[in-house]
Amino acid sequence: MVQNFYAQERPRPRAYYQHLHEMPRIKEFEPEAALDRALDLFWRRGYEGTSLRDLLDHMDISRQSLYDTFGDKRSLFLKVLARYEALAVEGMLDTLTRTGWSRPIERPLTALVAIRGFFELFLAEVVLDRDRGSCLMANTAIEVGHTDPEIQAVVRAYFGRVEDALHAALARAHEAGELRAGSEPRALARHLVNTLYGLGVMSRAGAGRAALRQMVDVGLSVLVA
Amino acid sequence: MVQNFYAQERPRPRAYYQHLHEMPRIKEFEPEAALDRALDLFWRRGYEGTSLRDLLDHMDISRQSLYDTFGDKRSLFLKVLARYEALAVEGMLDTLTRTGWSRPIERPLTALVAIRGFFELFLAEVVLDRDRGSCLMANTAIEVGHTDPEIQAVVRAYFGRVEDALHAALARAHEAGELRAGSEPRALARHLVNTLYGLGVMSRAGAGRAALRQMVDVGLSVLVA
DNA sequence: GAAATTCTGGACCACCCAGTCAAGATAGTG
DNA sequence: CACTATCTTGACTGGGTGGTCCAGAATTTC
Repeated sequence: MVQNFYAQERPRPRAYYQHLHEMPRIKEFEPEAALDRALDLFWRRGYEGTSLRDLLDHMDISRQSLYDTFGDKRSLFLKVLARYEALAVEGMLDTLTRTGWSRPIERPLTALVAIRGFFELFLAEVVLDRDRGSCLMANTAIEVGHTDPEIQAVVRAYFGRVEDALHAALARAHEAGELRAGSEPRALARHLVNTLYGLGVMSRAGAGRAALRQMVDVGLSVLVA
Repeated sequence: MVQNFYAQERPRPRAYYQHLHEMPRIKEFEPEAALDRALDLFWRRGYEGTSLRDLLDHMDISRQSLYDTFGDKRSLFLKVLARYEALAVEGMLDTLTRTGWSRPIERPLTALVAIRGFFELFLAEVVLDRDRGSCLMANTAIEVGHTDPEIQAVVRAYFGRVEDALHAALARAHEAGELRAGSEPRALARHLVNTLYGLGVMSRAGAGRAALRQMVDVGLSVLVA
């Protein structure tokens, strides 16, 4: 399941306002947890496909608390996107920049192995999940990317971040002479990003596990000779 | 512009019901033209993002006529998808199966050239169009693919058709020895489909022309040695 | 002319939408 | 205790949703 990818256990914060003179009742619900539940919903149903009703039911907070804590629907969505980025970075993207040694196996991790691992992770935790299937950012790009400039900028920045992480790994591979001769790391990174988020489209169109795996294999085959 | 890709001039049909005894007033509007205008709207705004109001305004027919001719919103959308497929096949996919000679230049068209031409066409007419950006079928896959099984089947069949067309071209190239040694035409076809519809995501996320072109270049580079 | 069928236009429906507001309970602080 | 801020609950708004229905005008064939 994907859940543990973004819904980690965290210590419940108490007494947010200890620096204030007078401080009454503290927040009873966990904003981050509520945000995660909103994320889950937006991820599956999209922005327009998720109604306030749905959100209140799944976040299990009152209408009041939602508006007090997160603002209106669009503000909530922007916070969800930020949270998604943070979780994706620490949960997946970090596997790309983590160079050196793989902890459980204790053997050197080449950049190419790290890249393949990244794709495997994305395949397992996002693409093959029945009611995710696709990256939230990719969904958002399709749904409102060309309509809402601010949201588009968020998505674009996220894709840029993924591209940069891939580029860094590819540059290391390039230095190590692991790439095919004449390769351009930046172009390769862009190609990998394209391949990555194409997978979401194919998955939601009903592509099978074998076909998706083939796409990854061929997509990655441009790296090596 | 993209318009001529799907909005061809057609002879106005007259007297649909000549086989009937009594036949009064015939349809005044052109169903196919109205369908094209609905297609345009769904393409840009998505299924949920397009309201009945929008449709009536853009199709320029009465509420009555819409329901009489196309049924409810979902039925209309299914007809739109069918129309899109027909137009895409005759407007783009045919360039893949059209083997032999290119008409204006009159020189032999290799399968690889045809494939590149297909990507160029898609890039120019869909991806680089400001308020299209992405294939309608890809948009639909993301928006309702995992929710509506019937629509998913339509999208899946369409992608299968594209994959088959690419596969046929690749098989020809394979026979002609144009592909890299050890290539698997079916796997390559799937990879190309993935690359193709990833472009829509990147475009709607705001990717620039140069980046998109690089993605195509690298994506196609797996074909040749 | 009569009959048949489509057209236009607007009224109407029940429901859902995002967002606001008020009332009162509750729980921390001093 | 008083004070303060958050909580929950529910009512409410104005407007939009997809969808139905009806009346009357228009148009074609018999």
